[in-house]
Amino acid sequence: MPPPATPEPIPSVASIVVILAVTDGHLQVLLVHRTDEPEQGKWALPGGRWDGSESLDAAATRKLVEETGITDLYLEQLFTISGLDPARPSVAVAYFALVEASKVRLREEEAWHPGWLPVDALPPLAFDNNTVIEQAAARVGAKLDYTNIAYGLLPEQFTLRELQAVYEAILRRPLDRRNFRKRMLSAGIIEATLEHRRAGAHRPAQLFRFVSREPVIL
Amino acid sequence: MPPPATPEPIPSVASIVVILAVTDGHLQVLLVHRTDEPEQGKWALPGGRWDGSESLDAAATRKLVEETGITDLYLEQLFTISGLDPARPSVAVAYFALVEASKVRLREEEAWHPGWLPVDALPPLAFDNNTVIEQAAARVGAKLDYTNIAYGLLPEQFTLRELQAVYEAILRRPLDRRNFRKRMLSAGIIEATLEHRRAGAHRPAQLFRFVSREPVIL
DNA sequence: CCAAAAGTGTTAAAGCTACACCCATGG
DNA sequence: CCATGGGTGTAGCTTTAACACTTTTGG
Repeated sequence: MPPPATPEPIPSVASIVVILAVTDGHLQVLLVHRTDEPEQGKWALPGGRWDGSESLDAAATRKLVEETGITDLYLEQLFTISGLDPARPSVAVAYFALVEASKVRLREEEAWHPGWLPVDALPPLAFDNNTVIEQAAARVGAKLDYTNIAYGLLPEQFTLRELQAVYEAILRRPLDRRNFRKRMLSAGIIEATLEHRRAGAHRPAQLFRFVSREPVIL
Repeated sequence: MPPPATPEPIPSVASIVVILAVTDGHLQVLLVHRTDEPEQGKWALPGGRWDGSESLDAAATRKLVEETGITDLYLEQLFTISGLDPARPSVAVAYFALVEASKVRLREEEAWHPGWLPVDALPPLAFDNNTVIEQAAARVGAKLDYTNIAYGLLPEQFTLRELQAVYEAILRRPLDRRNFRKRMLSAGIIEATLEHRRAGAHRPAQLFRFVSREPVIL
């Protein structure tokens, strides 16, 4: 029996990842150039077709490792949108990830030429990727308060000043050093190490670590 | 040319809806009996295959109207999961909705015999629907504090006691009447009407309404 | 006049915000 | 000794939690 003349449209499922990091005081997002139509050549979020051979979460994790080489990461599902591709039924499952910028090795040799762009000064992106990124940034800001997700953005050990810089980059407002220290310590998400970092003509800064580097809600 | 022997697996996209209401002091969820394999005959969340002819949000809204007859509702996307159906690649986009129990007209004549079941005493459901419902209930509880989503659960006018009963059902703990009244009024999400409701041998209760019945984050 | 639910105000504790001075180091 | 950033405490304010008596009505 031949297939019907107009087969039921096959929905396409894609996963896309908003990869965020903080460098030089600004929240940055990893974007790539689209190599295919539609919107060829524009900046877009990395992602790809889902083939069902792994879970959606696994697909997003794999995408992230491919783009950045990073394995110690925070990854969370954002939402799912339909209709990105006007040509056919499609859904895209969006994730966001927080990574430590210094650990990332971008794959420059690839055709899509990845790059970091500051979240608060993005050019128009392919599809509605701008709003996806905005929502990811908003979610990160909201969770910063009552979770330890910042661990994804920082190395094993860090100074309080570095931690504060990350918070300020995401929240986009300055914080009081003394109150910040008190809140972080009393919340119990970080703890002091015995080490200090000497850096310039001033008192050395104590190094801290996250009590847990697993996702935790306080 | 014949189709290839093993065609690329076609992912199936479904939307499912966690429909919540409060009756007699308990949070209840609308469930239906599955009419098909797998898991035939078990209680499950209402939902269905997405054919791409409308947006995912529209599909969820339509499902909800079909099940309950309700149009004034609060609907929000929860998350997307893959692998519910072990037989083939599948994703399910889960939504949750808050409805006013008294307005719902269940479609008893349907084969799947819908019914309300209390969220805190559910039997094992098809697939992992139990955890989906738990997450929906947790999300509602978290948003209750800083949004007006409770409007979906109550009629146009209501007494403070009725509002408090809804909060207590969702939060699963008793609240202080005086503090509750103060918080609700000072948060500005409800306002007094000029009407009162006489109900029994006691002082009549003032009726209130939500300042806005659109979803609002405070 | 009695029972039943509605309405109301105060006080103590905790948490948050704002703010200024001393400390350790390198040059 | 000086410039630089690191480290610390307190006072006022706001927010939250606990708590008991009076009011209005129907029977």
